Amino acid sequence: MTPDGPLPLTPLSLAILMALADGELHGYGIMKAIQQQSDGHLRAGAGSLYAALDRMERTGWIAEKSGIDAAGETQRRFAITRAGRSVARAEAVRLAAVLRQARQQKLLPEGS
Amino acid sequence: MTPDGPLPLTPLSLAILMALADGELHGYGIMKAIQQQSDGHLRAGAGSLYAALDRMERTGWIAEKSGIDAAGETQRRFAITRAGRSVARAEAVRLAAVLRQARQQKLLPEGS
DNA sequence: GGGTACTATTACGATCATCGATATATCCAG
DNA sequence: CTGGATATATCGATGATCGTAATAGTACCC
Repeated sequence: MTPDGPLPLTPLSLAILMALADGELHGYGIMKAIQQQSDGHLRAGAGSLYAALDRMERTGWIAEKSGIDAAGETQRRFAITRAGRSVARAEAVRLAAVLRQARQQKLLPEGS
Repeated sequence: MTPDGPLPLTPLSLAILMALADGELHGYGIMKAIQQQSDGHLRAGAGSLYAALDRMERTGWIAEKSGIDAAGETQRRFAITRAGRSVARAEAVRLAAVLRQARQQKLLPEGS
């Protein structure tokens, strides 16, 4: 779409940011959170998820809190950053505008 | 994301369907409509747009009303189909759910 | 009647994002 | 000890978009 800054976010990126909005999680936890948040409609495969996490960390939307947890740590905890919260907010605002328009066009069943 | 049917739609696909929701348009008109609908924030390049149109026609979300308009017709008019309206609606419903959650997480400034 | 801007479409290579599958390791239940 | 859940990593293939360039008609100005 050639966006306004980084928008629109991919659905996966947004889902990850929203999963992290309530607190840190590890990759697998994010996977589960995404499934639950969407009532099992969406699920991200491991491939997509970890790829997205790496990308988003490089971009600075999330930060890895690699807990130096004792021994053989197979735990990578991720947290949302200020920048991450900020793009998530921007995307939410954008989506709200899209939905307003959808309502005008009667693409939404009463309510919602 | 491994979707529920064809959802989530890509932002571009949804934008196209919404541009067509009010009536037929040709490719260029869709391009313009997308720019206007987003206050100039989004714009789709010719490449992305016509590629998406071809894809969506194959999928049955839009139909080409190739007007047998007189002579050298460089006009391809597109219309949304029932199926197209239906996925657009489904996507709008999905987005509404995402937004509800975003509101709970206080990712949206008051209102909207 | 030449220039230039807008309308309209097509084609192409590059890059990005996701998919789907496979692999590895641990831990716990039955 | 087998199977399922937790947890991560890696790979090739496909899909979608980007950016750019090429083409062509129309329209208006000077």
